[in-house]
Amino acid sequence: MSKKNALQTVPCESCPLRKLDTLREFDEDELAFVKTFKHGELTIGPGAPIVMEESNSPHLYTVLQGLAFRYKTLPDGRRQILNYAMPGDLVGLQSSVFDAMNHGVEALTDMLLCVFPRDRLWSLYTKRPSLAFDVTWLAAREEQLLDEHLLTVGRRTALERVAFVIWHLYRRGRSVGLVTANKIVLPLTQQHLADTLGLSLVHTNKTLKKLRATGCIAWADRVLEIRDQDKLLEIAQMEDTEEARRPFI
Amino acid sequence: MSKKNALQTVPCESCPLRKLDTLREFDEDELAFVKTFKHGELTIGPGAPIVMEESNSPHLYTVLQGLAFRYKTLPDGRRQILNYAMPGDLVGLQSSVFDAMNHGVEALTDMLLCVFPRDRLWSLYTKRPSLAFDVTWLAAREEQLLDEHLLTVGRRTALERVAFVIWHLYRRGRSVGLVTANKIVLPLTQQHLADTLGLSLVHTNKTLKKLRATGCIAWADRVLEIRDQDKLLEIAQMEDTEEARRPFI
DNA sequence: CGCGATTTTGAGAGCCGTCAAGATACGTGG
DNA sequence: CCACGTATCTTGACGGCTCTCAAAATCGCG
Repeated sequence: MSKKNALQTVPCESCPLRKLDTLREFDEDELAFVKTFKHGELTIGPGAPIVMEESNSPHLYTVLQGLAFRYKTLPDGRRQILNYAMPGDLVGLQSSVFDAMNHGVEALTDMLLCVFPRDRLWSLYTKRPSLAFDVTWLAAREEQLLDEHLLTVGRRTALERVAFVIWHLYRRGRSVGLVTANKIVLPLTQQHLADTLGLSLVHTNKTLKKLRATGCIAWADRVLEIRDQDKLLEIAQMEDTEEARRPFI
Repeated sequence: MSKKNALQTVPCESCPLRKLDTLREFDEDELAFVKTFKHGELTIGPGAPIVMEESNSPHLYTVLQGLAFRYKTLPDGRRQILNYAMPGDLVGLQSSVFDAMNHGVEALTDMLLCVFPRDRLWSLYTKRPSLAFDVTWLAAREEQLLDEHLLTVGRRTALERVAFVIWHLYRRGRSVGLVTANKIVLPLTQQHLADTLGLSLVHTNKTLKKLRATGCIAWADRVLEIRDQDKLLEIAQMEDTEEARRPFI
């Protein structure tokens, strides 16, 4: 344990997340506690599993850098992507609260994760109720994102779905500083999009083409550009809502 | 407040939920706290809204009796049912953690709800960390259910979906004592099923007919009977997992 | 340059949605 | 007790959105 601490490259005081003004500040006590809570760091590359379906991870993570996705699969291999994890997001809470994961998480880019031991989550509840509340906040927000995603997959048309997921990723990326000049680097495959939206790869490709033809987006070489935000939102049947300031651990 | 307390018909000591052996016990301190946390009761009938989309409820509820559903709608009226609330489930956590709801909840039967004031949730975190942990547990479980639901709507076929939702409701009902002789009263309309599964009403009806034809279920007069559990599970592409013991507030 | 991964395009089938109408059930008022 | 209206369920016809199959084009990389 202490060895791992010695390997930490990013002390909590200079955690890159603290620079994001969408994330709330810690007070001194909270910062001190988080430092003792932090157990190490994990660096992994694209395609690497962070947690596996059906396995039982002893860790809880906060994303410091990079992008990952959460997914479930059926016995015959059909895959559904549930959500994406971006900087500031908590990964693996389910395994800390239950005993198993029931979903997998896989990295899309090089990632830097902050590692917490799950068996000390309880001490966070007894010693730092404000942070415990933040954990609940994060869980409730994940639930909210899933609600919206379920509405999309269940009730939106293919074109609306593609527009939705693009806007969703853009908006979340924007809130953590990943957007410059209406552009964001999205290392997603069309297969990922398809698995996110409950569509086939072929149909996703054709629908994406149609969306490009409207001129409201451009997407090539892993770079997504939003050219007409209002039109995109109209197609997706949604409204632009600025993200509230949010906590992180 | 004190007036409302006078109207309480069910003191916490004899809360009907405590009889369910799938729910965990309170210790004395927890019980004492919950008694002060409880603010009153709410009785409503079928079709009544418990919380409205886009509104901001000052309350948090625990279902004591009855069945409700959580949903979201698009501007043009398309509706997606997100989940069902059964005895022991917490309703309205999102509005306690954020400021708005973003989803509606509507009763399907006569319901009895235990009412908590949302502005006292914080005191639960500072005074009773074990209960705070339980709230997180419940939020994480809701997330788990949404994960499974999203996989279903995104990647299962119509027949698999119908089998899934039937099994899902049966299994959850079973864990709270609603099942007798493989039968459960389900006051759902086929429109509810359709909105749960992301299917049209007509196609849901035809798929349900096909499922009935396999002989593994019977459903008439709001009573669902499971006649061949193994076959149903096979059709739904899932496994029977017993629910773990769970907390409630 | 060659190979695997990804993207694109076309063709045809089929699952599922929409439209429409009839049947059944249920509650209400006469 | 019957008439009637509303909600729900059922069924058929038809269209189209989306899937699968298949192959070509493009890209990334050693």
